[in-house]
Amino acid sequence: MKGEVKNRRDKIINAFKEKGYRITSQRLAIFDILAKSDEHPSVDMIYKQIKKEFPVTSLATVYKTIVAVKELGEVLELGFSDGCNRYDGQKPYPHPHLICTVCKKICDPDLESLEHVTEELRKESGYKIDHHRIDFFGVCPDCQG
Amino acid sequence: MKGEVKNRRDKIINAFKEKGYRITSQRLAIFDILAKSDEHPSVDMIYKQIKKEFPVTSLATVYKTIVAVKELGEVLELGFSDGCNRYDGQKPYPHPHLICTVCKKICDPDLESLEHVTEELRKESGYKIDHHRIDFFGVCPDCQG
DNA sequence: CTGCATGCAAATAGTTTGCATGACG
DNA sequence: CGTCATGCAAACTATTTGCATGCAG
Repeated sequence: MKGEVKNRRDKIINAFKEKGYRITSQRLAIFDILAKSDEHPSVDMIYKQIKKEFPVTSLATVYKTIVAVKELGEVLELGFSDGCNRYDGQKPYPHPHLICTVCKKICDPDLESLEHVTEELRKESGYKIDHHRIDFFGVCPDCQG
Repeated sequence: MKGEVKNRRDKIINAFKEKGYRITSQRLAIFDILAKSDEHPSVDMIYKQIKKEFPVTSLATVYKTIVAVKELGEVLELGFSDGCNRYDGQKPYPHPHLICTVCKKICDPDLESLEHVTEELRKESGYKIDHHRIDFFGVCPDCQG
């Protein structure tokens, strides 16, 4: 098991250690939430959740920690211009999202046909495509009717 | 020619008139830029451009006007979390964009295969898909090498 | 021990808003 | 001429930053 990564949480911890970044209880709490939650939490959601079990944490620390996790490529930031960025610590690489415009739930659809789109674009544009951001907005089954 | 819409500018003007919104010289200047520019300008770019020929215009008016044009569905807002939203007055409906990460140029690629993706998603997710936001990031030919 | 991480508060930046004045229709 | 649009400045909000203190390594 030596050096083996069991889960996303450990992956993030290792990335921090390799960089010589310190492991603090605040950071661990943030890693936990990023690694475990599949709801694509916002900074505020993370902050509120941490406050419950660990009341002595500041918003600034949450922000600073997320910046570091981002730098290490261990979280995907879904920036929204209305000031409610969301974070995906489970799949830190670009992938499409499906967003309910009513309950704001965000989930990860499987979209095999997406490969073709990227390929088509690469061929025809002459761009060196690096990453993408693909969001579909609609009303989820729970919020319909 | 009566009532006929010659171009995007007139389309926007008509939309304003139908709503009983007034046509001012500031608004006309903003419509012009939205309708003519294919560079997906930011509010600031619009503001600076207007200032040249029409020095007595305020940023607030640009913002307020764009809000109105958005409400009428005559401009597409490309919101970015880093606070540099861009606007597309030529094609006010959702469509994919190709963004150069070096020079920040934004262009509209043709992507026929995108239809399949939306269809696949509609079928498999159960969501009522309303709109989407699709950005590809990379380095354009001009900025390569 | 040494320096990086924390918490607090102040600073930042894009956008929005309130209000008095001005001009469209 | 009444009402809505404008310009200014202040308010807002998510995020960032500076600095003194605290704790990881």
